[in-house]
Amino acid sequence: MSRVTQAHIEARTQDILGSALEMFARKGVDQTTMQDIATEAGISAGAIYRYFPSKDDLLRAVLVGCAEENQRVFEGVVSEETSPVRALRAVGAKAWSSLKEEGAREQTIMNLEMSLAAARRPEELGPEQGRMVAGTLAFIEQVVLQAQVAGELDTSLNARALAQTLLASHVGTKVLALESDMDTDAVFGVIEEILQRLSPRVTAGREG
Amino acid sequence: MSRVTQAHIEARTQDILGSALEMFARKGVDQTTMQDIATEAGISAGAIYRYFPSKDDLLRAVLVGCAEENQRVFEGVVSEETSPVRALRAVGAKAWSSLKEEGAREQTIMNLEMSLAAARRPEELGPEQGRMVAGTLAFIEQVVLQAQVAGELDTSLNARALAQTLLASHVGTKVLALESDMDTDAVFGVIEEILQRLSPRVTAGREG
Amino acid sequence: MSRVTQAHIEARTQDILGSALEMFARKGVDQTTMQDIATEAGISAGAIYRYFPSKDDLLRAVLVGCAEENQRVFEGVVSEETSPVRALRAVGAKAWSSLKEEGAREQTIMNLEMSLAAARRPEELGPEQGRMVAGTLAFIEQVVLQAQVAGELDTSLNARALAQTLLASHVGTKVLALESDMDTDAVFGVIEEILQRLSPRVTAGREG
Amino acid sequence: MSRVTQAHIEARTQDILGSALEMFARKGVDQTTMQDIATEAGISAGAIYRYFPSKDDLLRAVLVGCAEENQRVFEGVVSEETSPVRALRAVGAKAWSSLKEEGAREQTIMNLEMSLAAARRPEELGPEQGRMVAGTLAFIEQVVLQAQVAGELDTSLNARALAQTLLASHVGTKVLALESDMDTDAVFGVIEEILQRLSPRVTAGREG
DNA sequence: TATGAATGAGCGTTCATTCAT
DNA sequence: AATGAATGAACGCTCATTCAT
Repeated sequence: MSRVTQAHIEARTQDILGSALEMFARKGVDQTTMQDIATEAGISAGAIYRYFPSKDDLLRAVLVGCAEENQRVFEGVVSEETSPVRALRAVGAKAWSSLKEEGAREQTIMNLEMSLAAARRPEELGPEQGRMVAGTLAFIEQVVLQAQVAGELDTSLNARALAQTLLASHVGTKVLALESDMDTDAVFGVIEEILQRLSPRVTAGREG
Repeated sequence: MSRVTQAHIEARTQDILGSALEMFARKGVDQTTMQDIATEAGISAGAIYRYFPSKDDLLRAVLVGCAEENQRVFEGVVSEETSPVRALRAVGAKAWSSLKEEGAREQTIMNLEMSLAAARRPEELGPEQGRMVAGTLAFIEQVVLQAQVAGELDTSLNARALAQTLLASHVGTKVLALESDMDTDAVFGVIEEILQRLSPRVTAGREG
Repeated sequence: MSRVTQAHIEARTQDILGSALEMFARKGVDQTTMQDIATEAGISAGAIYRYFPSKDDLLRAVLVGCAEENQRVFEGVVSEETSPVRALRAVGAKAWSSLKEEGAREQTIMNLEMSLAAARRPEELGPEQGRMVAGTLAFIEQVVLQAQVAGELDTSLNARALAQTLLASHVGTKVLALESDMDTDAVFGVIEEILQRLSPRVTAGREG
Repeated sequence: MSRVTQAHIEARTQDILGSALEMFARKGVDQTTMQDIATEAGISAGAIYRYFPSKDDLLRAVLVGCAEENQRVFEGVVSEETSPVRALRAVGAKAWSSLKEEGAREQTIMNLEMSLAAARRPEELGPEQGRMVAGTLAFIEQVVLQAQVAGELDTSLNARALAQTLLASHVGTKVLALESDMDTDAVFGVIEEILQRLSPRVTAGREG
């Protein structure tokens, strides 16, 4: 019984999380009722409380899930690549192509909801959110540094600042894509072009 | 009577708009009650309805105000500059320095709220929002094109895509600054460096 | 000043009463705001309070006015007639023809409002209303009695009950005319036929 | 569960309808709050919304219930009678005796409320109300016609107009009974006398 | 005297949460 | 473990009434 129940609980929890994400993204967190989520999940409103003690907790779980998903996008790519700069490009490629996947819109909306929630309740969500961003940033910075060490990226650049700029570009693209027909591939093309121009080779003539 | 009243009405309207912006940004649109706004403005909740027919209308007014403010940041700078690329930098400088001004946090939060609201109610807010973004984008693209014509920016670049990238960087910086201690100046430094490297001179030997 | 002001006050009072009647009948007492009445009267909402201490008092004044108007319809006709039964018919003719006059609908609605108000607040409006009905009833009964004394109406009839029946027919016609296309003249035709059949002549053969 | 719940729902619905009728009649529709109704029904105000989506819907349900009840009074009697004129009298007897039943006052008040509501919102309630009145009228007219065909009622009378007059008498009696001590039986006595005098036999010498 | 901005109490309605079943 | 009826605390909004001008 224990194992079956455990699996059941796990499955229900995921059902609810998925339904909540779906509804939160579709109608907005505040406009989504517990009944909405329950209906989407095919259960009763009261049943949700067996899995999450409150709507707020459910929201938090959804947000954290989104953030983790987000982070996975960046981290899951590097190990497969050989040179740092190729890794950097692969990360970018993955990040930008994820904008076109199914559910990207929902993910973006939830990311914004999380940003807003964190901005509003710094004590509760701020640290988590801050850690998440810092982690992603540190990760990109790491790759940038490796690229600089490998001589593939100009060492005069502030690695941290470049990482921030790259991440900002991505975040900004997500937000803008939400509200206008953006050719996100073209933006990534510019990013690639920039990365190329930031490599020592490109500016070889400048120093010599 | 008419003159006094008119001035009074104008002042109260601005009071309310300011209080609403303040509270919307602090607690979130949905979590902010009319009473919150009224208390912040030092009036009764019912009094707001003399100036705005509904919370929704008040929200719209605040959002439009923010968007216009946002747009002013980009457009008010160009005319003073001589060369296109200097104009582009001036725009960037203004845009990034505005992130450190008082009220920037509130502006950013409201921008995100507007993005979310527009994403969720495309019929109501979508067009307005889309037009706003498209306008800003077109404006930047214009400057980029002028810079290319003037030979100050590599003509091999897709002007539209570059404009999108630059705007995305700024939007992303705003969002990230919300949730982590970012050195936004450093990011702008990178942007400037990038712009330099995208100019024809760079590859031809800038120092020589 | 006194006379002018007095006339002014009188005029304003009538303005307000008329506007209130108009709006009460059009939108219903509860759905009519003081602002509605003020706008209709071409003054400010606050000004009404110079003439009536409260909405409730204004309502009462309107209701009493309607009831008096109503009573006048019945009483203003008799004196001109010679025989009692001719007077009775004249009263009826006047009463039924008043249903087709301009403003009849409003009058009817206000009568119903008054009936309801009286039914609900017997201490306040009940006595007034009861007195009004009783007065009208007594008046009709009086005419019926005179007709019986004059040998124009069968004396076996209960004068009071007949008066009640006649008044009830009129009141009922008013109410029904409100909600369906009624040929009120045809109804009055039936009433006249009935009165004829209630006269001794008609049943002459019955007693002999 | 299903069976218990279903019965429960039915019972609660009737509770609420009864409480609403009670309060609407006692205080007036607009002066009755959902809390009033809920308190009368012994539940919380919010609970009502499980059964009726809005106060307006609840009102409509009450009104329709009253109108149906009203209609039943007229239609449930005929089938038991043999001759048309006896049926007509039976209908009248039932109609007038219903004025003395418990709840008659509430029924009358709700009828008036419905008339007013229909007069004010013709698009919403007008058709329903009009149909109801027209139905009752047609029903009475039918019986009158049958009586005329059977030679029990003078054929020179306009059946429709007589039906309207009879219904008007009843409606008027209801209204007047609301606001003064009326001997409704005496009124019905007059109605019966009238019906007798409208029969062909009467003018031919009923006693002979 | 008249105005109309302001108040404040109250209404219809919603919904997160609880709990008897 | 699940249901869904019920609660009760808000919230957006209205409007009779007041009062400074």
